[in-house]
Amino acid sequence: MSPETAKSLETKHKLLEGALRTLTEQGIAKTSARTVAAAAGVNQALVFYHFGSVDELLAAACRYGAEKAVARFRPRLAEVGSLSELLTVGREIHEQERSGGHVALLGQLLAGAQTHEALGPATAAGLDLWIAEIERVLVRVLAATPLGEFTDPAGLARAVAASFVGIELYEGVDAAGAQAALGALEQLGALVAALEELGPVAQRAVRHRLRRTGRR
Amino acid sequence: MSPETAKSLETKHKLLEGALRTLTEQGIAKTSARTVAAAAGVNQALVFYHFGSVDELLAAACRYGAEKAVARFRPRLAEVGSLSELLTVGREIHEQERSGGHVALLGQLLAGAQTHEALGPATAAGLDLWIAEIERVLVRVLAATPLGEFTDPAGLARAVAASFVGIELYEGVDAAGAQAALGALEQLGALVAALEELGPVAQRAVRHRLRRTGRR
DNA sequence: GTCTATACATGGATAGAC
DNA sequence: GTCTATCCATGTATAGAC
Repeated sequence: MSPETAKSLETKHKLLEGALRTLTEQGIAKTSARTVAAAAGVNQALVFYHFGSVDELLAAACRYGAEKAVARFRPRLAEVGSLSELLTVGREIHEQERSGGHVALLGQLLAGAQTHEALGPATAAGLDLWIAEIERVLVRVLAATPLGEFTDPAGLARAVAASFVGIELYEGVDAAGAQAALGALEQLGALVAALEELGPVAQRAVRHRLRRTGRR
Repeated sequence: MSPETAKSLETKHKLLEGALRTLTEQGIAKTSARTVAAAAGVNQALVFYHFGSVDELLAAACRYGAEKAVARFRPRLAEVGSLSELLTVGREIHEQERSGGHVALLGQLLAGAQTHEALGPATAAGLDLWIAEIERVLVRVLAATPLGEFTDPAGLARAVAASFVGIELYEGVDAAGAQAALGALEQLGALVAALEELGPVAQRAVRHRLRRTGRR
C-alpha cells in the first residue's frame, strides 16, 4: 500500500496510535479519517495513502493494539497456576484496562464490525490473541484437575473473552454494576475451585452427576 | 417534546421502530437521523421535531426495544425452576436473538454510550430490564439450594447480562466461536447444577471450602 | 401541529502541487 | 513521499410552508 521507508513507517505508526486513541476516547461512532489524523497529528489524506481506507486502518490498528495489550499481560498470565489465581489476574487486567481501555476498544470494534465487513476478520483476530492466551492458561489449569474431562477449554476461553468485553462495555454505563458482576464471577470461580479440592468420594459423585446431565 | 395526537404518536412509533431496525442492521456507526428516517419511511427532520436530537431518539428506542424484548421472554423465564433450565432458556433466547438482534442492539448502544453522554443512562436502564428479570430467576433458583449462602444474585445477574451482550457481539464476527462459548457456559452451569444435587456430606465439604476461600 | 425545504458542518476520497 | 485543495456524499439542525 505504501513503501517502507523510515518516514513512512513513522507516519503509519502515528496513525495507528491515533486510531487507537480515537477509538477508545471517542468510540467507533466518532472515529473518522479526520478525527484519527487529528489525534495522530498528520494530514487526513495520509490515512488513504498509507492504509487505503479508514476501515483498513482500523483493522490494522486492531491487530496492532490487541498485540500490544496482550503482550503486556502475557508474562503475568504465564505464571498463573490455578483457577482462583486466574480470576485474580482477571481483576487486575480489568483495573489496568479501566485506564487503558484496550478491551473496551475491542467492544467498539465488535460493534462496528457488525456492519463494516472489513472490520470483522480483524476484530476476530484481535480477540483471538486474548483467547489463545486464556485458552493456554485454562488447558494448563484444568488438565490437572478432575474437571478436565468435562470442560472445553477452547469454548470456555471464548466465553471468558467475550464476557470480559461485555463487562468492560457495561462498566462504561454502570461502574458499580460492573464491579458487582466481577465480584459475582469471582465467587463462581471460587466455587469451581472448591470443587477441585474436594475429596475423592465427593468428586466421584460430581462426576457421576456430570456424566448424566452434562451431555453435549 | 411534541403533543400526543394520534398522528404524532404514529410518527413517533415509526421512528422508534426505524431506530431499532437501523441500530440492529447497520450498527451505531451508521445510525443517523437520515438512515433512521429512511428506515421509518418519514422525513429526516421529524427526528428533531419529535425527539429533539438523534441521541434522545436512540435513548427512547433503547427503552422501547428493551421493554419489548424482555416482555417476550418474561413468561418463559417465569417458569424456570432450576439452574440448568435457566441455561436452556438462555440458549433459546440466543437463538431467537440471532434473528431479532435485540441484545446485540444493547451492545451497539453500550459502544455508543462510551462517548454519547445521553445514551449512558438509557442503555443502563435497558440493560436493567434484563438484569431485573434474570436476578428474579436467580434468587428463586438459588435460594432453595445450598449455594444460596455464597452467591450474590444481583452481581451474578449483571455478569450474566453483560456476558450475554458480549457473546452476542462476538457472534457477529465469529459465529462458531460464539457457539463454542455458549456450549462451554452450559457445561459450567451443569457443573454447578451437579453440585446442587450432591449428597449432604459432599455439600458440607464444598461449603467448608467456600467459607475458607470465598471471602470477599 | 406537522412536515418540507434548505442551510450549514463533517466525513470519505482523490487529483495534483510541492 | 507528503500534503494541500477540492469534490461529493452524508449528517445535524432550523426556518418557514402547509
